[in-house]
Amino acid sequence: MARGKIEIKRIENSTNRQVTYSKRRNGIFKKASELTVLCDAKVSIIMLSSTGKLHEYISPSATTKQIFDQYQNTLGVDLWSYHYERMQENLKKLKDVNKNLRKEIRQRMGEHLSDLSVEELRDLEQEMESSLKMVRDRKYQVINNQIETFKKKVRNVEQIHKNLLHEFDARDRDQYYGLVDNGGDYESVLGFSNGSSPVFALSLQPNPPNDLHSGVGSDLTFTLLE
Amino acid sequence: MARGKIEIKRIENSTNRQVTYSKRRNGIFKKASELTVLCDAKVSIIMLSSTGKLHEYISPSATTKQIFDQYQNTLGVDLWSYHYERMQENLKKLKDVNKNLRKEIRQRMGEHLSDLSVEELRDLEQEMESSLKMVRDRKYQVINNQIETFKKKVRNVEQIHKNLLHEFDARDRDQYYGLVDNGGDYESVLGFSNGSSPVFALSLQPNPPNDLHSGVGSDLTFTLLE
DNA sequence: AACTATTTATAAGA
DNA sequence: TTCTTATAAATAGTT
Repeated sequence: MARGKIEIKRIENSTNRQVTYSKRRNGIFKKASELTVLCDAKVSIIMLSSTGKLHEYISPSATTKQIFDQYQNTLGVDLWSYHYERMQENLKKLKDVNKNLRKEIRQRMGEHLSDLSVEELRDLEQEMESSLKMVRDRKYQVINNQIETFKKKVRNVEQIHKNLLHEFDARDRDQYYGLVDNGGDYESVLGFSNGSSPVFALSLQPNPPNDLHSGVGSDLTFTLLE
Repeated sequence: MARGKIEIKRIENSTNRQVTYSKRRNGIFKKASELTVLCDAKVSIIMLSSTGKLHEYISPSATTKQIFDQYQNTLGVDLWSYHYERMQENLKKLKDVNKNLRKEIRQRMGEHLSDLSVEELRDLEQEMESSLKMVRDRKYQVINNQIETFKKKVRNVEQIHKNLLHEFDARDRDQYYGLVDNGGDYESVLGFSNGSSPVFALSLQPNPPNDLHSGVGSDLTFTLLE
């Protein structure tokens, strides 16, 4: 192109080849950037020199991945997208499942009922009634468990109290007859040696104004004050 | 470059832009092919025009995939791993959401209640009661709509029947007085010319053994036999 | 798509 | 590598 025409064939002189590669590479990249601006195009150029070096040009408005995705789509070739598509399918399925689950929940919350037939509504109603019964039964079961636990505690406390009274009686008798005096360390007898007596109070009552639920049957809530 | 210098900025005239794109694309591809030969290099060029068309140059000694593998190896990037990881995260999140949705549904179906406290059970019970009420209300609404529709149909049939009887009476009188005889084509009078008379039967009854729901209130199901 | 006046790229040399 | 410069090649505007 200058100072003499050259034949387009491999440059045997390695240095010359290198120099020409470098110059022409820059020329091509410049042309590519001009094309990008002038024609609003997107260009990706990757060059591997004979010495194995890699040089790249990419239009500022694009990414190499973007151009390669486009390349694959357009040519219908598939170099990487096997996993990608599998995952996309998976994602879609999960989204569908998700959507259906949400729909079911909404219907069980009394929303989005407009596209259900009478039969479907009746089935849903029956379903929900029996489910509600299970929830209610479970609630009572838990409550009963708690009551049983508290009853045991109460019995235990009563027993301790009884033992205490009994012990006091015995001491009174002992004092009366002047037989024993261990220094008045009464508490040590039953292990209340920390100086404090435990107080238990069990309050059984329907819990009032914050219990707003529209329950049909009876509904008691038990609170333990300890 | 010829017949006047141009500024390197987007060519606004669409036709000119297309022409320039085409010319310069060829120029770049030619340069690339010369570089390939002269310098024993490998070049991959992908161009996307502003109209979305794709053009490619690839050195004869190489394949696009080969150059792209080399590209990824050399730069140590995996153009797909980023998206891959993003999708994997997305997938995981969706799975979690689905799991929670399923759990909620199961609880609303009366299952997996064992890790709920009394308070949570009571809230769930109240929730389900009000939802159940909504479902039931909706059912009655749909039923009432159907009843209204059927009532209209019945009224319509009754009217048609009345008209028919009236017409028969009139004919009887006419025949009795020997005034009219159109060949006995009675049906044509009211448009039942296909030879069959429609039969409507409205059966109103609680629908029995398959209605297993434990409903508290009354529950009627209406069936139209048509 | 072809032409051509000019601009741009670049081969060879420094 | 970079600069220089004579010359080849590319191309903008036109037909």
